[in-house]
Amino acid sequence: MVKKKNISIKEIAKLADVSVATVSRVINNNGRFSDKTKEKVETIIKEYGYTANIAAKSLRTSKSKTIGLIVPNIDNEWFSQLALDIENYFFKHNYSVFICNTSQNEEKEVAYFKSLDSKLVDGIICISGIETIPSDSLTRDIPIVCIDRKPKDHSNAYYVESNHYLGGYLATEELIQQGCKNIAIVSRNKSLSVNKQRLMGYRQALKDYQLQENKQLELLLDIEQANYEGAKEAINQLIKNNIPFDGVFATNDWRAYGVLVGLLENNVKVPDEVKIIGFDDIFISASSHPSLSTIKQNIPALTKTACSLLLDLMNDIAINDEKKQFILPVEVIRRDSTS
Amino acid sequence: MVKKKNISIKEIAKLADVSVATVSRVINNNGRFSDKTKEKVETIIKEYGYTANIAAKSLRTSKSKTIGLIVPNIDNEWFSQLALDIENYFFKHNYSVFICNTSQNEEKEVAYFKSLDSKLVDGIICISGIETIPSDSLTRDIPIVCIDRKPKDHSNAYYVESNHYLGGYLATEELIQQGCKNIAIVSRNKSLSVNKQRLMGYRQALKDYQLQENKQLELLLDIEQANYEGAKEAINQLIKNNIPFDGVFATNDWRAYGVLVGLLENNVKVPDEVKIIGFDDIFISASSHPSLSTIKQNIPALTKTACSLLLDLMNDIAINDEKKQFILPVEVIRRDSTS
DNA sequence: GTGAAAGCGCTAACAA
DNA sequence: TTGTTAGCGCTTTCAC
Repeated sequence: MVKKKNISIKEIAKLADVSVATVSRVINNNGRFSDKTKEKVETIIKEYGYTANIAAKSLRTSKSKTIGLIVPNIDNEWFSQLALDIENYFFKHNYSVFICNTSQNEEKEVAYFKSLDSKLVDGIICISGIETIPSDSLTRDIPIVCIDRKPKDHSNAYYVESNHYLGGYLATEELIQQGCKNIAIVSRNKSLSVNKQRLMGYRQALKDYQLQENKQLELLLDIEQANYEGAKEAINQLIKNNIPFDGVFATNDWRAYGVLVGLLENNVKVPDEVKIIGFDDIFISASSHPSLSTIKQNIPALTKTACSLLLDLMNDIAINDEKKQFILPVEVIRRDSTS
Repeated sequence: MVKKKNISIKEIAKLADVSVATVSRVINNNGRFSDKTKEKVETIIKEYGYTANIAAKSLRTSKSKTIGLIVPNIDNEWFSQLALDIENYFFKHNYSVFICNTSQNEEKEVAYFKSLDSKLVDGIICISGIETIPSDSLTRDIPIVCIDRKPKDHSNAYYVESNHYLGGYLATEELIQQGCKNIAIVSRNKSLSVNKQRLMGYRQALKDYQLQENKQLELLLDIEQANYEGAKEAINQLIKNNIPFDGVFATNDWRAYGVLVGLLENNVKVPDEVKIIGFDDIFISASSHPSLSTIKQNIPALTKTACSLLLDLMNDIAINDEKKQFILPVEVIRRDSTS
């Protein structure tokens, strides 16, 4: 494969019979050049298919037009949808994004922060994960925006999330309004802020509607169990133990789906005998049979808020520093599993 | 947030009372320095938390320790699993990966190639998509490895894929062996090489088992329809039109799941009345109710082959140039939908 | 409106 | 074993 050697600004300058400074000004539209020069330079750039060497540019400006995206697992529809949306946003604004999978591993997260730092990323978006951001692994003062991850107080990171508390409340309320009296919750036990808040919402709804809290119905799973399989297993256990329940709030859709399949396998009718509601509104909730009611997080709003915030911060556009957190509304999606 | 300014090699040199060249040698372990010097330098590096400026390094070496990953849609479990695996592999080898979502958009793909080029990526992995790689958007001669995307003959890209033809054959054979006589195929009409091959395998199996080919049972959907919804719709149509069938080969698992739900909604019993088999073995196939038989592609083998190949190419390790393509075996996973 | 030149942080050729 | 230095491609200050 014969390649045209990558042409540099110097060569453009020679070809256009101007100085490199002028070429640079034209490219970056920094003014102080004549229309004639502009045209001459741009013609040659087009002709030779010149593209800037980003390494040189970064070195010079300490900016890279690149951001880092820290994500627990891209192989999870919820996260991959966010990632896709974020990537699209920044593509439009001429940024590239490094996607960094931490696999929930703190060491890997630290390693990534260091790597992103040395690659001169202009900003970082952190999705979910632990509260403590390893920002001391950073040597430069770049903005950080968190999604669904409430940073420790002393951190200067911004964050945006859905109203998980309200979501938990609304989910539970939906079950109550559909007639459920014994409502189980299937969630994760780790004090990840989002799950905690959803649990709080659940408890508050029970209280408000004068339903008895029952610790036996709080199925809080370990991290390795907090998935489809684990939820299915937990529901099986509940049935085996003869603990009566007529509604289940699963704090994400995969767990809700696990609950559904667990019930179907035990020949429990959904929604007639037991109603189910999930959280997130990922694809499986709409497509399962019967379909699953859920709490919809507004992904476009979530990513738009986070991305434009980061963009502003990177470009030093004044942000009201008082407002470091953004809580977005959620919405009940009623489907077959609660009808 | 007070940040320690990023320290440079020059300052390390001053602190260690050696030259920058020596520091560079120590860092890159290029020999020609004493143990004493090494220790002195490394102490200071650790003490000051020095990390190399990758932009400078890239500029100097024309290498970036970064690869590009071109993927149609990261928000698709199949692709995100591949992406995750690839990312993990390269993380271990100290490479970062730019994930580039083309959304099946050729213009975006070209834009990404240019961007990756100017970011000096050392190599590119392309997953799926059209045959023509826009390698003329590249100014440097970097290696390209394709997964599930057979590059045009004149390209010098390598490629690795599963044996899709065999997969189509085995899927159809499984249905035949389970007693199906009228086997429909639900696939995508575009001549994407993988779908085409799966279709060929299907036709060959019918022929080998002396079953009549029936064009009415070849449901080849447009790109926007070639998903869960479209497959469900297509099966509804088939039922409405009273075209008899007792087996369905869907060329991916989401379509298989669409077929399943479509049948359930029409009160058709699976697998008693109609058997189904999918392709890919993504999560939904194992977790649906009833679970779906499928053709499993070996993701670890696929990514391992592609990644180590790319790594070798990037490091100029001799590759047998005759062998530019790698075809990996697939496997039937029998579950409830064909039992 | 334009050009000369310094310098971002690093590697590597060459000299010692 | 170590140091000096040029230069990767770019932006930006300063002079004209």
